[in-house]
Amino acid sequence: MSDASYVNPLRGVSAVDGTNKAKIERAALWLFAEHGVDGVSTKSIAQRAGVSEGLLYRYFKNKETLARELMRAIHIRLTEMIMAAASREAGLADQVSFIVRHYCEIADDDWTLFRYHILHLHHFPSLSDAAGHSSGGGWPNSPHMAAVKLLSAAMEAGVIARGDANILAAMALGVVLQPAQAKVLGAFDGPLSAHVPLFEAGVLSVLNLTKEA
Amino acid sequence: MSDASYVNPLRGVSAVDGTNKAKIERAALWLFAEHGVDGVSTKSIAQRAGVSEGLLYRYFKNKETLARELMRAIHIRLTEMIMAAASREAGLADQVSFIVRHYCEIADDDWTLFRYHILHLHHFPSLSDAAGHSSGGGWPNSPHMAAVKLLSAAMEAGVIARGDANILAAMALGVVLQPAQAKVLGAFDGPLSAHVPLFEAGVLSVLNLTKEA
DNA sequence: CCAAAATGAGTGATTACTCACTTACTTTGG
DNA sequence: CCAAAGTAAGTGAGTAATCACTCATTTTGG
Repeated sequence: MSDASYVNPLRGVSAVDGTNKAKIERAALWLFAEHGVDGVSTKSIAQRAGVSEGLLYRYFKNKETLARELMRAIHIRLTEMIMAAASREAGLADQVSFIVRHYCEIADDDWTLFRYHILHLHHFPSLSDAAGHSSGGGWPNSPHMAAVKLLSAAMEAGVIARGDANILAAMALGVVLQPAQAKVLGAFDGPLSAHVPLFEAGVLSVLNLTKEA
Repeated sequence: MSDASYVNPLRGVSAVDGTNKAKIERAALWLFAEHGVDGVSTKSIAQRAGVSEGLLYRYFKNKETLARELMRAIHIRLTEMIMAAASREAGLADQVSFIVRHYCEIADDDWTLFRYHILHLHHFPSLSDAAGHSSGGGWPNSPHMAAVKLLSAAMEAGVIARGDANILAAMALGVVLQPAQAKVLGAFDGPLSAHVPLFEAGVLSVLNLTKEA
C-alpha cells in the first residue's frame, strides 16, 4: 500500500477545462472510442465539441494526429505505471498488487480514454507493433513490454521459474485485461476497481504455476 | 483427448475455392482485419479479389452485411465450440483442456479470420453487446456467455467455489485471449497451439483460486 | 440462344482539409 | 488616456477527392 511516491500523471489529454482545445479532444475521444478513428468525421467532432470544423486544424495537424495524440497519452500512462511497479523493491507480489490496483484506477478514472485504448490501439501500429516489441535492452514502450521486462527480472532473480516471459506476461495481463474488455463490451457494470482483490489473486496464481511446470 | 465426436465446423466463410464469391470474402476478410470495416473501400475489396466492384453487390447486400457475415462465422464457431465443451461430462479440467486446445486450433486454422474477430468484434454491437450478454436461460450467443454458463454449472455442482461467474469467465478466457492478442499485435510468432499446455495450466490455476477465496 | 454472371461508367452524398475573412484582445506611440 | 496597429482565435463556405452503391450493357457457359 505504500506507493505514495507514485502519482498517476495525466498528461497529454486535457481534463475537462473550458478551452476549445480540450472540448475538441474530449469530443474526438468519445467519438473515436465509440466508432473508431475511420468511423468518425471531422464534421461530427466539431459539432460535438461545439466549434467550427476549421478550428480543429489550428490545434492539430490532421485527424490522424489528433487520434494518435490521444492514444499516446493513455498508452504512455499505462506503460510508465508498470515501469514504476518494476522499480519497486518489495517483491513480485507487491509489484503485481501495485499494477493491478493502478491499472483499474487509471481505467476507472477516465473510462472513455481507457475504452479507446482497449478497442482501438491496433489502429496505431507504431504504438502496438513489433516495433514496440523490440526485445532490445531499451525502455519498454508498451504495457506488454514493460510487463515482460518485469517478469524477466523476476525470473533472473529466481522469484518465479524460468520460462517464456513474453507469453507469461500476456497471460498475466489477460487476467485483468479480459475482464476490462468484457466490461467495455457491456458484460457487466460498476468500477473495475471493485474486483481488484480477485484480479490480484488470479495474476499471482498464473505466475506461480510456472514453479511446477 | 477423446473428442472425436466434435468436428470443427467451418461454416459461413468459404474456404479458398475458385468461386468469385470466395475470392471476394477472402479479400474483404484480409482487408477488414488489417484496416477495420470503415477503413476499407469497396473498390479496394474488388481490386484485391480481382473482380469488378459491382460484383460485390450480387453476392452481398452491402459492405456492412459482408463484414457482419464474416464476423458471425467466427463468432458462432467459437461460441459453439465452448458450448460443445460444456456438454462434455468428464469434468471441468477436461472441459478446460478441450476449450484451450480447440480455441488455439481454430485460431491457427484461419488466422486472418481469427485476427478479424479479435480486433474488430466491437464493430458489431449486436454480436458483442449487452444484448449478447443477456443473463437469461437461453442459448449463449457469445464465447464469453458460453464460458459463463459453463462455469456457473461448475459452481452449481460444487466443482469450484461459488463466485461471480461473469468475472471469473473473463479472467479465465483472458489467460488465452491476451496471448492471442499479443500475437496479433506482433509480440511473438509461431502457432498459438504451441503454448496449449501453458495456457491449460494457467486457466486451471485461475479457476482453482476461488477455492480458497 | 438465353439466363446468369460480370462489368465499369455514372450518381449523389460525404470526406478531410484549406483559406479568405471576421472578431476579440493586447500592445504600442504620441 | 486613447486611437492605431498588431496578433491570435475562430469561422464557414469552398474544393477536389473519394465514398458506397446502381444499372444499362456485355460476356459467358451449358
